[in-house]
Amino acid sequence: MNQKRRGRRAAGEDTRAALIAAAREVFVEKGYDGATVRAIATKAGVDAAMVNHWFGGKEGLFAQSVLQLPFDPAEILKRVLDGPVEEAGERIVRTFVTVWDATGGGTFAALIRSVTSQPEVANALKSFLINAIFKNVLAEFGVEQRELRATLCATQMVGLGIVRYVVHFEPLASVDIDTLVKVIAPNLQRYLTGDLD
Amino acid sequence: MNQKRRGRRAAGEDTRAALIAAAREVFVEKGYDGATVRAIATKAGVDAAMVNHWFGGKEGLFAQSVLQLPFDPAEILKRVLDGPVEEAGERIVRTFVTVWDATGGGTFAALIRSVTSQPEVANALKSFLINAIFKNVLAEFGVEQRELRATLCATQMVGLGIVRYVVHFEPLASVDIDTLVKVIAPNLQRYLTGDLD
DNA sequence: GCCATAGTTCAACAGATGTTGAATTTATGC
DNA sequence: GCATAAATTCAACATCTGTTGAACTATGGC
Repeated sequence: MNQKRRGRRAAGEDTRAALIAAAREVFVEKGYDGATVRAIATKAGVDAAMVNHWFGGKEGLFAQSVLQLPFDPAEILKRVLDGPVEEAGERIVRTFVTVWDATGGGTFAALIRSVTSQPEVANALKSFLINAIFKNVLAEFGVEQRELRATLCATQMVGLGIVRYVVHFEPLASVDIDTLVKVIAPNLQRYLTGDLD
Repeated sequence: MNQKRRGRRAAGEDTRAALIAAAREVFVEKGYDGATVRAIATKAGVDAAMVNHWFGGKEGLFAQSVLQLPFDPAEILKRVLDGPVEEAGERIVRTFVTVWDATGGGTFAALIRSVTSQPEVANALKSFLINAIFKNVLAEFGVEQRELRATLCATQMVGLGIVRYVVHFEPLASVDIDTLVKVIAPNLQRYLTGDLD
């Protein structure tokens, strides 16, 4: 009963967009390997062959859905830089957790779930966290040892993401944002501007 | 030409042990889904059917190889508790990184690579990090908010593991242990005994 | 030395997966 | 309006997956 009529549809049904939306959901939940083209197509309400038609294959769809971040690095950077240096840790934790929480942690979980099988995902994560955010922040603050500090910041934020969104260790997984900022920000602040020796 | 003669082999060839060793390597590198029974069997130099014969299937082999930690939680806990409270952070970072480095990061990477598809791995990680180590340490130190502190410690250590062993962000991925201890231990110490408010 | 048994390989299966080409239907350009 | 092109579904393929049962062979108890 679910069989659809063949041939071109009426205008207005944007199959491409539907696939991207569905792909985001499924990739987030299952990771690259676990997600199947058929599952994505079914969720989008179209045939699996559409993935090849519009994106050239599974990899193309992945690149166009998950790797295209749904938030703007420049916007995040602006938010993080807007305020006194000594409160940058707070702003970073609050900004990231707010953004990540908004998608139920899915955005973050998708990255981690796929980091294993897709090397490009590790690069995307690096481009975003290290290059687009932390290095710029540190350059703005004029501190030394920026490379090391940037990766240290990454350990804290990535670890926070894993514990909160992937493995769900309580109470951290459910604690409210204000508490999270209060307990974690000082540690991040040390990585940003504190004494490392 | 590679075809082996059928039937029972001469004594001394421990197929079971060979499979476990090979499984550890392959699961570490590919994660649970990415690792195939055939690849593991080939690496062990035996037929894929041996996996079912000895372990009842892929899951059984996974449980007997990766989930059987190659280090003893009690031993680690003892090392961590042996010394002044205010240096516990240092001992934790040093102990963990030493153990993880010893396997080239493979032990840790295996857990993370499999955390996505195997819920039991998340539980194993929680049992080990939170229950076996951090909660005991915190109980010994007699601080408050142990559950929250334990998960905070987990964010730092898991994040460190990911950045050093999975995504390999430099310079942190290659920095020596002493430096790592120096820069990270103070943050861990705050999560253990510091003021969270 | 005989023989049941445990260890091993082999061939094959059933299911799933990404992809492809043909068939079919609608939209668009002229 | 008509012809071409675009969009879509469908059926099928080749490949890979974990698993199974049968066939074969060395071991070890007697």
